[in-house]
Amino acid sequence: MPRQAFALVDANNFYATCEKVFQPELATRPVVVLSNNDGCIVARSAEAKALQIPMGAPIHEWREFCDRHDVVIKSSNYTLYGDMSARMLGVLQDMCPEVESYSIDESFLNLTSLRDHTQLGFELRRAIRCRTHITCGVGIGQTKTLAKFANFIAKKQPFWGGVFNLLDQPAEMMDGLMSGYPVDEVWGVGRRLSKRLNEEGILTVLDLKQADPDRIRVRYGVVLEKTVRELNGLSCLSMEEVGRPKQQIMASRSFGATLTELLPIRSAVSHHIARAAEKLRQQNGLAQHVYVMLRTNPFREQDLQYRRTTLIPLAMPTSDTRVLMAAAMAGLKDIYVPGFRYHKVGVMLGQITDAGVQQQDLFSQPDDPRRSRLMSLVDQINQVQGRGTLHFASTDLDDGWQMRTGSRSPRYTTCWEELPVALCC
DNA sequence: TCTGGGGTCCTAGGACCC
DNA sequence: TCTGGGGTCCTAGGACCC
Repeated sequence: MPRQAFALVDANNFYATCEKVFQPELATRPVVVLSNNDGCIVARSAEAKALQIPMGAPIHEWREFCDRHDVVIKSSNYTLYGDMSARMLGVLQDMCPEVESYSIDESFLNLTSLRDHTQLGFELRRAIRCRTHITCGVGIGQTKTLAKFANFIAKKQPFWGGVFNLLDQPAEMMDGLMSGYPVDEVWGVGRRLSKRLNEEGILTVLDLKQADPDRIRVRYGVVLEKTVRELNGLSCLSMEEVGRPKQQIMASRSFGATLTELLPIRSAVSHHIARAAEKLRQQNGLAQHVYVMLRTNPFREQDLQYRRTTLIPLAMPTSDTRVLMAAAMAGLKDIYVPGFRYHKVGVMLGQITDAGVQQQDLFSQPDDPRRSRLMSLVDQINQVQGRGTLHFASTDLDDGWQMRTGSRSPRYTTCWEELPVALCC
């Protein structure tokens, strides 16, 4: 049996690069991209990283710095990034039989059945660069966790030309590399875990690799045990099938400004439910639970804090926006208390089942087929005419909740009115 | 003034059953 | 009169990821 081989392909500075692809005048300038609602910095171009602007920093603490250093600040444009991501995935799928899209800018590949992995890595990198103008790093290893670590090395050490294959390296070299980086660089080791690990002397990636997996299981659980085994070349994490239906679907947003009244919050919930229900129907699912979450701003310590979640079970699983909406509104009514300065509301659909294998309740009527026809009509119209063309009136009640997107770039690749224009002289 | 959103998996603990 | 213990299901919460 051939040795297993996985690759992780990861776009460099993905959001910032997407912005640069369509605005060549930004090519050499530092660019940062903000989270929804223009809150934090979630992506930085290489130039912005060189200025030591940290990931996740609130922009209001850095705006003056950015102005001083002529940093371009962009609101996030997920329509553009999503489309660029799909193009990258297309290139990978053309060249590899087994691809798992892990996040908007990363994919795992199973290379076990292929040869010349390092060369393939360079070819993938060239093809993506050529077809999307996005530069990727490629890491290759015997397990997903090792591929992830190899990808990290590919980015940290430019010497390798963007492709690093751990399978080519002798064991001593691998251990040498691992002893040079802190344990929190391992995929699956976050802030809390690394603090605990550090306290018992596990400081580097190598320390974790050499830890006793049984002991790790007892102290930290089965997830970290798998990580230790993966670092030692035993594959415990398989490729996930692409397009697996979600088990829960969320839609939530912070408000553009603090809200105290119920009406605009109802509007936001209405908007979120419509979006979540559309996603639910896209995966041909039915939900039986609706959660509503409402909270104040935890960063405003001077404000009285409040956060509550409520679960509304439905008698029958459904994907009908109107049923889900009624449940969510009832939930919101339960948890809304006047007198707080609210910051965010969200909904989540849970207990999701496949509409194709729905079980009928002995005492209730089957779902009216006219309902689902109406919903799919709404979805079709919105798909062709643009999101939100046909929507529920309750969404319009009060738009005081809408988020800020002060400096979003055009949706160059998905919206006719916003196509880039080429000027010929 | 201004601090994201959307997901997964695991575990602990309570309820319930036999 | 004696009042156990193991299995399963569910939920909330915590950790992680990007």
